[in-house]
Amino acid sequence: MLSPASHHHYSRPISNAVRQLPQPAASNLDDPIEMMGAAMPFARNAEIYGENEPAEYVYKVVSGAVRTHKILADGRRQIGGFYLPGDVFGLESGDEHTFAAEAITASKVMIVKRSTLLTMAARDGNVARKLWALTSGELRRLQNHTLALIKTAQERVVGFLFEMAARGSADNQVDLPMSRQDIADYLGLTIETVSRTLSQLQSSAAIDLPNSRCIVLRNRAALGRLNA
Amino acid sequence: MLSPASHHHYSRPISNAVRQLPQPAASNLDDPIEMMGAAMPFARNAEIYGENEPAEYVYKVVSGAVRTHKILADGRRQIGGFYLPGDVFGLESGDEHTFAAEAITASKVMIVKRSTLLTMAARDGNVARKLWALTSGELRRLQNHTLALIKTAQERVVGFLFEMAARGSADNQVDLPMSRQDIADYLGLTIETVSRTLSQLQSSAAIDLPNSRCIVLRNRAALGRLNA
DNA sequence: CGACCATTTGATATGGATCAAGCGATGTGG
DNA sequence: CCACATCGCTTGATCCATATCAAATGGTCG
Repeated sequence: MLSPASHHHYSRPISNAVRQLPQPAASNLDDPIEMMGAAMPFARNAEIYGENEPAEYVYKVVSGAVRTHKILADGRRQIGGFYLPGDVFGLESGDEHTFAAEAITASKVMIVKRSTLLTMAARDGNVARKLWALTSGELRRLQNHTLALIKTAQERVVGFLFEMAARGSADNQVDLPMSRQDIADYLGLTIETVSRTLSQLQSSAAIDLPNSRCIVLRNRAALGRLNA
Repeated sequence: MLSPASHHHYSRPISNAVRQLPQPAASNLDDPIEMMGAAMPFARNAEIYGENEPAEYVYKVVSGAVRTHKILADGRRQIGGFYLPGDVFGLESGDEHTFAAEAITASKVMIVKRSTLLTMAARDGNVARKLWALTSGELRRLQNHTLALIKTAQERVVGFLFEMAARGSADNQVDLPMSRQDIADYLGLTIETVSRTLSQLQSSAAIDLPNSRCIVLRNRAALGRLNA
């Protein structure tokens, strides 16, 4: 947590996002972002936008998975959130992105100009409300994440599993697009602690680990008891 | 951080907020909350709203100071934020407050019905934008707080001092309305660690502690170096 | 003065970080 | 098709920052 400088280093994103928007695509009319968006593909680990970059666009995951992060001076990385298909990201705040965004796996992302949304919001109260609701949802998610960060390692990991299970399609099977390092940096733990905690949960029969990217919740009651 | 049950307990708030609004007060027309608000006094430690209570109102601090918090099953408390005169709180999200709010000191708070604001927002794009901006600001604050929680104790305390100094009127003097316990629960530390860290900063001449509720920043450069 | 409460300070314990190997998949070139 | 390098993950041994337990100090109010 405080080693001077010798941290694991994060390999630079493969490429900056090319900002030329392909053809607009229309689909779900009640969603301004899908309505106005242009789909764009990103390779694994490609940067979608950088930290402190002007927040010119708003994004919605179509397929794949995205993470946002911030890197501190000494190399520590905090992951702000994981975004799965259907999730909107990049509307954090005013002028600049406080976090950077990268594709975790090869992903398709809808991109809309923020200014377009603002114009639409000015004309249409529903759009304005939708944008506000999305921001509020993000705020609530972050409040829960903040709470998680004061808990024990076990509680954080179990909470993460529940969170992912709730978002996935299968009820008790969690397919993780992200690495252990991503999970660790999201939960404010080390990769070793995450791994150990999962092993421990497995040996106590609470979960099953068919492979490192797949986790089966075997005993939700037992997990719940560890969740505080 | 994980003791079974025997935590310091938080004395119940003195009283639930009486929800009868006194006369409306008008003052700053460009601010819908001040425009429509009704001022209401709260005693020290009085509850302004409870956790999971329907989010019927939005609040703005007129005088005094407010904290929001959530208490986990085992007694651990997380403080979500501190709000000083001029700050708006309680518009976290949709239907319910995720955190509770209490007056830290005797305080006056403007209260506006959320529904009133929503009606105004539907008619006036400026109000809608203002509400969104406030939510965004809160989101950004929370992002920074989340970042703080992965740092060392010293970094958290120094960050807190800078945050409070930036918000106060005096440049290098910080007058704290809140107790050490409040600070500890905000930073995810124990009261002892907060106290020790401050003592340490004092003995290294980075700060001065005329008394426990007042902190003078003596050497911002040195503090900045400890801030990561 | 004396009771009470918040804060500081001291001694010790521990959860998770760090340092250091192992291990199992995946892919590449011979 | 199989050595073998690579990479992500797991497991083990040790260390340290912060929690916990305990006591002393100081400020406030009757």
